[in-house]
Amino acid sequence: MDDDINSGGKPTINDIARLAGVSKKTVSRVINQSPLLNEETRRRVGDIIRSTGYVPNPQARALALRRNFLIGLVHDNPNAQMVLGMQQALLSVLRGTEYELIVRPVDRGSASLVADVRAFLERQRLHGVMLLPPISENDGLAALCEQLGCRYVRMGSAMLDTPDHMVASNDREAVRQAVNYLIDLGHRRIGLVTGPQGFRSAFERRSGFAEALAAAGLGFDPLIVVEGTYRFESGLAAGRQLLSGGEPPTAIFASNDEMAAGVLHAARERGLEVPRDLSIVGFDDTAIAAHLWPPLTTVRWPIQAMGKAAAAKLLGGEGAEGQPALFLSELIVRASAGPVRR
Amino acid sequence: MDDDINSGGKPTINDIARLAGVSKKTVSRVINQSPLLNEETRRRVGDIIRSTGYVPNPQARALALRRNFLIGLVHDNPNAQMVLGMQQALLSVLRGTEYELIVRPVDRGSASLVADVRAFLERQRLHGVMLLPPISENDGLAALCEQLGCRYVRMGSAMLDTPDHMVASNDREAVRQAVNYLIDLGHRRIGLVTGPQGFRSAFERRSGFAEALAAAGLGFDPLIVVEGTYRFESGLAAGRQLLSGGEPPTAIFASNDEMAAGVLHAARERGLEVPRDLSIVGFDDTAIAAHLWPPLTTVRWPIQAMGKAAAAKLLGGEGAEGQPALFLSELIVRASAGPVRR
DNA sequence: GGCGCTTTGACACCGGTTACCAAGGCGCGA
DNA sequence: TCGCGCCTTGGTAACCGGTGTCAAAGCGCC
Repeated sequence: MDDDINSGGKPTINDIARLAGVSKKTVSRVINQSPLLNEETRRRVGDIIRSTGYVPNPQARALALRRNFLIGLVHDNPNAQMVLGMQQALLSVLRGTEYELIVRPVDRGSASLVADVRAFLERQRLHGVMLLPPISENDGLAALCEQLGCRYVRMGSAMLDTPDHMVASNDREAVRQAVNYLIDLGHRRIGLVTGPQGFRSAFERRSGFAEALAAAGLGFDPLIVVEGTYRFESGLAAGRQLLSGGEPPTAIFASNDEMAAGVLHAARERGLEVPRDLSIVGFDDTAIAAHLWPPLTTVRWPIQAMGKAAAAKLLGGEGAEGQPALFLSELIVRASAGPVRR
Repeated sequence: MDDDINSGGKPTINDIARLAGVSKKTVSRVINQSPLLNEETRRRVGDIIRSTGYVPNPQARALALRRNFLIGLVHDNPNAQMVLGMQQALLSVLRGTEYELIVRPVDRGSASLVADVRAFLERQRLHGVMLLPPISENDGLAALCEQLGCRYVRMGSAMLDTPDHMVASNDREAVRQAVNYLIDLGHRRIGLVTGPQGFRSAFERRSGFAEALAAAGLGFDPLIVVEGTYRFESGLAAGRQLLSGGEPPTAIFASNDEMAAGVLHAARERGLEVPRDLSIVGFDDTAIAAHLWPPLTTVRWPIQAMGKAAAAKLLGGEGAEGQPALFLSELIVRASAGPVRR
């Protein structure tokens, strides 16, 4: 009974050491694949580990190593698809490593946002943390991570930080391409539904829009620019407003798909057929884009690739350096935009 | 220099004890609000804790207590909305407690599914774990949790376990109501797009469908039942098949919204107007439901309430007993179903 | 016999916890 | 007023399950 594993609980390193007749340090060496170890000993202890189903306690390990193996994901979920996509990309890299993912939603509007995140980071002493937009645009949070000595990567729609702390899509360029596509289809009067002020992505997308118009020699008519909230209802309202004016646009670019869906509803309310009477382009390529009627022409940004790059940066080690920081998005042409009606 | 906190790292319980001139045990008592402690001492040590920003190390705590404060969420994401909804509900309960959430996606198809989950549970020694459908239907996983002494709650669409291990929606009853709604609108020939075989939810929803027809004295015509995969494309294919037959249905119930969106596309391809020529009802009330045209009549199940109940069961303690296990869903009437055309 | 290399173990430590014990203040009876 | 036991309060030591440091044992080789 003395050379059996302790009753009840899982076996510990001490149990293995006792069973193998070696010191716990030797068992530790086997677990960590230390090179300075006799092959015969390694095999013998390894067999016992396997036969007992021994698994090292990560808490004890973290304590002794004075570091842990937790990666945090801090977000204020404005877009479920994006959050889950990032989560999956992160986990696809973490899988096979000893790291685990801890998820932490926060409230962007809360006055205690920074304090909340600080409490979380201090408690958990994370190895690294991924910040999702829009809170990733908060420089205070980045400074906090820096101060606490916690690795971090900010996801965003423009480079707001150094390449080792940032993974960004080039929204401005992507919108330029999308708007150029509309211009090539013959549209000259293009409406814009922006995202809410204060969101960097909204700013970038608006800038790309304006730049594309300017490059084509078209004016930027503030009468056909409406600010939305990134939600469906605001897209619906914006669509109604844009289409009810005296000289309605022949095409509308909405800064995300949800608002584009709202614009589509507004068009239908007025009996317009899309894309015959009105072209619509969205942004994000969320699940709804392909399922709308007509399927929405939109911009897809490479969530998976960006998430994986961010994970590599967070884990550090080899390969972190080579990870790109800026990613290009892709125009997904479906059926919601067509040639301007003459 | 000796009575300052140790250089560099965070202060530990030893630093606090030294600064306060008490033993670490006393500091521990302050942290854990032990009653046998002088008020004056408590205040003095408390002040020092606050001024240094000391935060106990959860790893060390977990080690000493021989338990930890991690709740796992194991899923094979078939529905981003549901996963994120559950995640949020869980976290809303965990917030304010000392528990953290660890997320673990797995591959339902993998032959090593049970072994993967076992490795995860053994490594992390979770306090409890939430299993999301469809893997929650796997009895092997539940047995595994039981064996490993890990609390667990299975989410699902029917009671598959005892009430303390199960939080379920009553899909069968919900579908009965949805189909009764169509029958009340005058529909007599109703098509069904089921979920894939092997999913309990697909079985429950199909059963509810059949029961509603039977209760109304209507026959169950296998010719207008098509099996889908819960994906958009399968709904599209099913819609095409159902609508191309000799005697097409006047209404179609799709077992989830994504497939309902596919059916809607199929109807449009054939030039049918919804709901004038065809009524469609979905299930889940995901984000797309309200954004489709016409907005989709569907069934909403109480994700938030279910997630919170599950969290309470996982945490145990007071209140866990009183948590309900079976939840009723709600028919959300929008515009995709209407009276049968005469 | 001395040297260096390989292999292993003893021991302290990470930052908390519990079990157990000791010191001091107090009431109370002698 | 002293001695006693009790209660309150706080300290000491051991432990949780791993890790690093350093020294020692065993061995071949010059």
